[in-house]
This record gives sequence, structure tokens and C-alpha cells, in this order.
Amino acid sequence: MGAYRHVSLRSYLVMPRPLSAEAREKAVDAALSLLTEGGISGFTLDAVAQRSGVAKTTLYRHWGSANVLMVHALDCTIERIPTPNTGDLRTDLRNVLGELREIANSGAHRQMMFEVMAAAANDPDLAAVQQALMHERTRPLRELIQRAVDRGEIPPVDLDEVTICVEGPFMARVLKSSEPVTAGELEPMIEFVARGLGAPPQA
Amino acid sequence: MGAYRHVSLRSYLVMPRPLSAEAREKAVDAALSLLTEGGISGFTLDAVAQRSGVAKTTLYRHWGSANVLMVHALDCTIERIPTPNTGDLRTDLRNVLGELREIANSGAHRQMMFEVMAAAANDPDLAAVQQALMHERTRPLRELIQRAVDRGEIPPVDLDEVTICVEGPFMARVLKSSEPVTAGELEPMIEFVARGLGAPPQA
DNA sequence: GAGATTCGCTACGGAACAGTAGCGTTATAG
DNA sequence: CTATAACGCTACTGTTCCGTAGCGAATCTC
Repeated sequence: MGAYRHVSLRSYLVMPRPLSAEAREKAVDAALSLLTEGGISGFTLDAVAQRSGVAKTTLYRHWGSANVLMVHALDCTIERIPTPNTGDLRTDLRNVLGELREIANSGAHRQMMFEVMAAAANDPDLAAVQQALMHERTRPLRELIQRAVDRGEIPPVDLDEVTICVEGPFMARVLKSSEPVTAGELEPMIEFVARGLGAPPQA
Repeated sequence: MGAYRHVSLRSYLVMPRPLSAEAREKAVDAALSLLTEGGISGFTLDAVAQRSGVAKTTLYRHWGSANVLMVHALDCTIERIPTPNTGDLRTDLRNVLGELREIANSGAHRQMMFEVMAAAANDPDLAAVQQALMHERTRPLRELIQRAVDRGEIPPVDLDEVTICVEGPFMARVLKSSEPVTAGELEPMIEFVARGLGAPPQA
């Protein structure tokens, strides 16, 4: 934890002493670790202050409210995951779903995901961040499907419609059980999805 | 709201005055309406007491804690949904997904679902109820798939594996947007899933 | 009717949490 | 070195919610 985009808004201006980037970074890291451990219900400013070593008053000086810090911290986790291109639909699927599998299996990711989605119903900012996060995570799927269409491996499709269908089985599996998803579980899904996309039978 | 199974544990015994079934029913109804409106965060005993007209102290006399009442209320929502048999895979899918669509579109169902799933991580009782609820809701899918195998419309499958793949696209769609799912959106999913199951091309 | 028990009401106690005030300390700009 | 502003600390208010105590009134069994 540390390679996120910490935007220090005022560090370019000449001031006696800008809001310290160090405090922001420590606070965001603590916030994220609390969020992944206990979900939104485990995220309190008292806890962030204690874990980060940044005083609660300073947290308010930087972000103004607990919610803003939480949304900012989640926003910092948005990152592009690589999209390998192997020239084969099933192999591409295996690679990307393997990546998503590791994300889903890490920590108490489940609880956080659910709570964020629930809370997003009452918080437009949070909803936007959550939307962006999900969109970024499924981007590789959209890309590999588009490539399969381009090379003629599968017939043309409505990309948005079909992406939902492709990620669906994986998401349903993650929702269904808190057990980690194994690599072996992915295989039947890949075959199902490849057939659904209209790919020719496996070589 | 009223056709749930309200089990009055002591109503068969001869006692001066049993815990009133009326109070239980009103409390459960109020609890459920609060849960569907505001999710778990909208569920408080004060709110249940106010909406149901049952005193908070009486709620404790019946259930002992807020959590027990909540789990009991959710347990009361478990009900079998009918499984039509039309003799055609795609038509069966259309019927069952149509049922699930209505459930998913009703009220603020989304938020409740997420919060319950998140809370289930820390509460075995709640997890059990949630598991049972999901299992009951997807039972028709398992049944219609089994029938399609039996009549030779699709090749034999691992039922659990494949059910996840079939419900997946629908669930992914529900998760993705808070907009109601339209009947038209189901069609591409049905075709995708039918192909995934190995059904012959549409007539 | 007599006795027992439930019900509703009001009022508490206690915990957790958001957010603020005040004050002394520390680091930076000039 | 000096002024300025951020920092950490402690303490506080206000709110929300769980869970409980005590009371009188209503109701059921016998």
C-alpha cells in the first residue's frame, strides 16, 4: 500500500507550510486497510486517526468529513489492470478472470464490496467512484471480447450486453460463497462463456 | 405483507396469556418494510416500534435482541416461487428470469441485499438465512436445467456449476445498475445462456 | 370475579461515532 | 530569527441506537 495517486492539491503553491503529503498518505493507507478489513462499518475516523498516527482534527482539516475521506481513499484504489493479448479467446479469458480472481480472493474484499454498493444507494459521490471502479475492473473483459470479434473468432456482439454476460458467472460465484475462488472453478465458466459468445468448440 | 409464516411458539400451550400473535405479526411486517426501504441501516428497534405500534419493550420480550428479530423477519420472506414447465428451455428461462426480475425490481431491494450479504460475514445466523434465501430463489433455475437435460435438449451438466453460470448474467445486471431490469434486457441473456448450456440454435 | 401475565408508555444508562474548540508544539518561508 | 500555519493532543457536544427498569392498564384463564 503506497503506490496510489495521492494528489496534494496545494503543494505547488508557495505557502508557509502546506498540508503535509505525508499525513495524507498515511491517512489514506490506514483508511484503505480499515476498509478492506472491516468494510464501511469498520471505517471510523477515530480508528483512522489511531492507526495512521494522524490526529482526528487533522483529518478534518484535510478532508472536511469522514465520508469525503472514505470516497477519496476508494478513489485511490482505481487502477488499470493489464489486458494481455494472446490471440485466443479462451486463453485471454483465463488470464483476465485469473486476475479478477486474485482481487476477489484478497482480504475481506467481499464485505467491503457489498457495503460500498449498499451505501452507494444514498451517496452519489460514492456511487460514482464505485461505478468507475467496476468499470475499470471489467475493461479488460470488454477489450478481449472486442479483439475476438475483430479477428473473427466470434460473431459481432453488443459489447455492453455481452460483457455483463461474461462477467456474470464469475460474479455470481463470488457472491455465492465466501470461499476463495480456485483456478479450477474458472474452467467450466470459461467454456460456458465461450460457447455463449458463439466461439467454435474447443480445439 | 401478511402471508408469511408467523410461528407463534407458545400459542398451543395453555397459559394465562400467550405472547400475542398479533404483536408478532405487526412487528415482522414493520421490520420487513423497514428493511426493504432502508436496508439494515434503516432497521432500528425504535423505528420498528414506532411503525408497528408495538412497544420496544415488547419487542425485547418476544425476540430478545434486535438482531434476532431481523433474522426472523428475513427468514419469514423465504418462499418457494413456482417453476413452470413448458417443455422448452428458452421459454422456461424466460418465465423464471421474469419472476426474478420482478423480485429484483421491487422496492429498494438492492440495498437490502447488499447490506445483508455484508452483515452475513459477521453473523452466522444471518448467513444461514441469506444462504437459504438465495438457494430457494434459484431453485427454479436448477429445476428447469435438469428438465432440459432429461428431455435431451442439452447435454448433461454439473448442475451446481452451471446454475451459477445461468444466474450470473442476471445477477451481474442487477448489481451493475439500480435501474429496473426490463423484459427486453432478458432476451440476449437468455440466448447467451442457452448457447452456453449447449442448446441447439433457436428455431 | 381473582390472579397472573402481557402490553404500552416514559424514562434511563451506556456505547459508539461525527464533528468542534482550545492549546501548546513543530516545521516552514522569508 | 520571526511570523505563520499545520500538527497532535485532550476534551467536549450532540446524536443515534441498543438494551433495561418501573409503572399502570388491558386481557386472558380458571
